Amino acid sequence: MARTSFREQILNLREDAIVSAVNRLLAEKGFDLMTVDEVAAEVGIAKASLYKHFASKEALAAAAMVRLLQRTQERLAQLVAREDASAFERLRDVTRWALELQLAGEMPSLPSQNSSLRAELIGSRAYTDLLMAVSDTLGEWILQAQADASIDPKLPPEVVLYTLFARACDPVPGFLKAGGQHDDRQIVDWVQATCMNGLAARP
Amino acid sequence: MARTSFREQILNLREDAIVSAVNRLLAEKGFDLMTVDEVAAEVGIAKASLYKHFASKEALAAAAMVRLLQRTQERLAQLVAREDASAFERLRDVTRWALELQLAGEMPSLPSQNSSLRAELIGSRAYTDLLMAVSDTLGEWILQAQADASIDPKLPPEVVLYTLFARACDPVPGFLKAGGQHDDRQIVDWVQATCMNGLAARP
DNA sequence: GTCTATAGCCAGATAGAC
DNA sequence: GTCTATCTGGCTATAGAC
Repeated sequence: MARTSFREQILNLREDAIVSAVNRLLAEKGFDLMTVDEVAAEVGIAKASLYKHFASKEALAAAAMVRLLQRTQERLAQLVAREDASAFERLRDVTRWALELQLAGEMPSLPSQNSSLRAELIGSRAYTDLLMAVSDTLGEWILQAQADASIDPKLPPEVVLYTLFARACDPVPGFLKAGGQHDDRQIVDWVQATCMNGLAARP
Repeated sequence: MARTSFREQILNLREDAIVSAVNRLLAEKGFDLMTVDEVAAEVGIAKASLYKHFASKEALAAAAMVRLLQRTQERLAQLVAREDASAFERLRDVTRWALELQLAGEMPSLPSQNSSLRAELIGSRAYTDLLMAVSDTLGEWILQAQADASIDPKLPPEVVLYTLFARACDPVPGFLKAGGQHDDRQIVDWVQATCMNGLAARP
């Protein structure tokens, strides 16, 4: 593996700055309302330069999702390292992390209807591989939590998995934050509790 | 109040057809990806004729939301009439109705970020009045359900209200339906259960 | 009020100099 | 690779005949 030259490091830093801007704008306005001009302006470069790094607006979004999944995987690895925690506690903690990320304005959200975007994502090996890896880890935890009956064993694991993914981009935290009545900590507590209680087995 | 002439009835029917088309397209593609050309094509009239009935694309969406809220209010009235049902059961039933509507492809969903759309909705008395009326009714039921401890009394009522609204446009039913493994009835059962169990008081 | 045709605009993408 | 300037297509909205 060739060592990265100084010039390459500069480029990687720039691309990282681009992805950060995309990530923030996706969290703030969503894919459709985000414009490539805005991304270029936020990074401080010309729009044409953006297109030297990424082939399309969809590719920009895909890069942001890949980075999100990478960070998710890092988070999952941290939770695995804590061997005292149960599977249910790990699922609870990763849900909390996602909610905190969302309230901090760092959770990119994509419209599930846009077909050109779906095509770009599915065509990206980096994205699909990471998504499957994250889903596999979460899927194992779900099965373990159902085995010890901390999550309702009657729910299909995919229902649990989709529900956890959906809470990561749930509009409720944003609404509550917009109301201004509560602080982030309380909001996360409530949403996390209603989510996990809904999945837990009824006595 | 003047009686509606035959000509006016024809116009109302046409406007109803327009709103139906908008409703369906909003459910299918969302506001940003829906084009006015598509609406006109689906109704079978020219685009310019659409603009004789509604001043803008935002006004089209607002009309669809008003009709949704009207139907919601009718549904709430039906549930009030069943005096044997508890407040919790009414909330559960209206949630179920919303999920069924969504799976049938009849639940219009709007992006909460779009500012021109927000302005149009907030500027519409028909919309704001209906939204407040629906929220008031649901709010009363929530307080009753918390009084008899079928919903966790420690949750602020607004958290419960927002959560119920959010489930009406939850992506989970759509994902499960796209998987093709389960029928609509089962999907609704699971999502409804995870939602209501999450709000219920823990023993 | 309905149509055809088009204006006006905006955003994604590119050309070409440096 | 970065820039300025421009192209291109699609979409909202409207003009004007009937």
